[in-house]
Amino acid sequence: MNIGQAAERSGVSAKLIRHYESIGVVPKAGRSDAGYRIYTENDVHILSFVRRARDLGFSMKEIKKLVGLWRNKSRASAEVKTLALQHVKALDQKIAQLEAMSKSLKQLARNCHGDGRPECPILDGLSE
Amino acid sequence: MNIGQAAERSGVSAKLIRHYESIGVVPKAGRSDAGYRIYTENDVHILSFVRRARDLGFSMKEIKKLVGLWRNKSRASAEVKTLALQHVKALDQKIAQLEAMSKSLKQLARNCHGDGRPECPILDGLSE
DNA sequence: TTTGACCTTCCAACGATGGGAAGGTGCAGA
DNA sequence: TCTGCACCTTCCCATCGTTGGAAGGTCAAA
Repeated sequence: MNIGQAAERSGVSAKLIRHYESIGVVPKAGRSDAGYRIYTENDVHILSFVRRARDLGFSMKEIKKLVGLWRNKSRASAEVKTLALQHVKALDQKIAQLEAMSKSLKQLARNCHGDGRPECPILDGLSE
Repeated sequence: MNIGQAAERSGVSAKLIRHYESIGVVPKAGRSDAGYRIYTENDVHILSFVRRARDLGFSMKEIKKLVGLWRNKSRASAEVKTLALQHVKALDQKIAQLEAMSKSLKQLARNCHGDGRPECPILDGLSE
């Protein structure tokens, strides 16, 4: 299987597959005589795994660890769980940050007429 | 006032002040004979405005617009409000995304023993 | 043989920020 | 006056994840 098909099947673009290989997130693919990368079902499986981890917001560094744990049949699930819960914590912190921003901004916008006049509590709020 | 003092007073690092100037987010500062940037109270005010907008998660592109509107005494508040509400929408979308991630991951983690054994529903979930 | 779709590597960009090098300036103390 | 230190200047590089393009090689069908 060429990289294009692997990309289609895994949902990871060919561009990104090469990138992931270069930073060691996925193992180096085999090569044809002409130098084309060759992918197996298992390779596609790894790529799909990476895509799902990415969809859950893990960083590439974390994904690299997760792939390592996934491929290591004798890992301790505690290690995976720790990684996952750390990420949950980071997500929840980010959510709280964004919620605070959204809330403040909604508050400012609520008081703004939003018409042709120049008076604007939003700008006043930013100006303090 | 030198850039260091302006940085301290506005809460924007000297490094960033120069950067903001270079991309046109804040007006070019005056210069001393020796080439040092000179800041007035008003300049510090603009920088503080930028910092607060940044704290609310606005992009530099949006902040550039906001600074323009702020400095334009004849703006229509509708324009500011539109910008603000677009940003609120973007924030809320991002929040929803992160919440979905957090929720999925918590669900997976709940079923994981997190002990010395290798069985791990988190990895299984990512492996699907 | 030509054409078009694929593949290769390498280099650059985004956005916001930080780090550091190499060199000039300003001011206080000896 | 000299010295030292804290500050300033510009310039380039790094981060993170991803995308884009250029220049060139390969493959298969018409």
